[in-house]
Amino acid sequence: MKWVRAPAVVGHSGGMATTPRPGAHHCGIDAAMDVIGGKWKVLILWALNDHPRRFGDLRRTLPGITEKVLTDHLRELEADGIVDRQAHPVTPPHVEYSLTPLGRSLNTALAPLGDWGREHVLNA
Amino acid sequence: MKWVRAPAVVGHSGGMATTPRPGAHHCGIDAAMDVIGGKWKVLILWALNDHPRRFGDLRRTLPGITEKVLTDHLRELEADGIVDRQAHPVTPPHVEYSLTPLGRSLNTALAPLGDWGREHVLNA
DNA sequence: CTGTATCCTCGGGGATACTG
DNA sequence: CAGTATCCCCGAGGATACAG
Repeated sequence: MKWVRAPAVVGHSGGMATTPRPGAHHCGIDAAMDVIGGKWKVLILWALNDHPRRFGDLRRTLPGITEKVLTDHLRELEADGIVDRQAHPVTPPHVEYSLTPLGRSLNTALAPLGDWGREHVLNA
Repeated sequence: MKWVRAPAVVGHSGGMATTPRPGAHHCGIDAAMDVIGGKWKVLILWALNDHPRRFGDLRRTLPGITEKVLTDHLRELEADGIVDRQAHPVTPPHVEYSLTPLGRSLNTALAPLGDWGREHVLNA
């Protein structure tokens, strides 16, 4: 989500000697939030959980998302090492997106949150 | 974060008979994301995890946040049943914010995500 | 089919000043 | 101390058209 955080120090503790990079994080959760903070990120993660999907497949799975936004989010997730992009140079183009091991571990870490939402927010 | 989602149906499954409310969610994760989607929400949750805090205390704990934004987020978290606001009618005013049981359960569900972020994003 | 290229909207968030 | 009240910016996200 490209939030550039102010020098928030919640968990305080020892200071990070050398600030990792501009827009540094300060605790695990907001670091993770930066990765999954896009409007459709978690939905993409979820959609990719069971098996790889092609671009058009994803678009159809996420009604309402535009090509531009889907591309943007996929590129960011790819840059973060969450999803893997496999392009087969044929005509018509054939591209498959899948979760990397890191992406799978993220999805696992997301599960409790999903359970929480299902139990406490949904089924009102 | 007040995103009004399009009719996304990732987890498919049976359809929600009666749509819960405008801006409905469709799986636990994005339902949860709606609750913690503010820029400072998870930081507030984190700050409140160990013990209640007063308004000014929170503001000092979250360097960079403004009164307006802190108030907005606290009001939203309160509306979502995540934080509890206890005002003591004295002068000067004394107000304490704390996590509700629901808030504590949310924080627990957030923990794995925090671990993930700490392990895979931080300490680059 | 899988994307680019443009342009634009909109509201979350920030800055600042003020009040009970 | 604990907030309101205003005004405003900016960029993520959307709409649309086009391309290899």
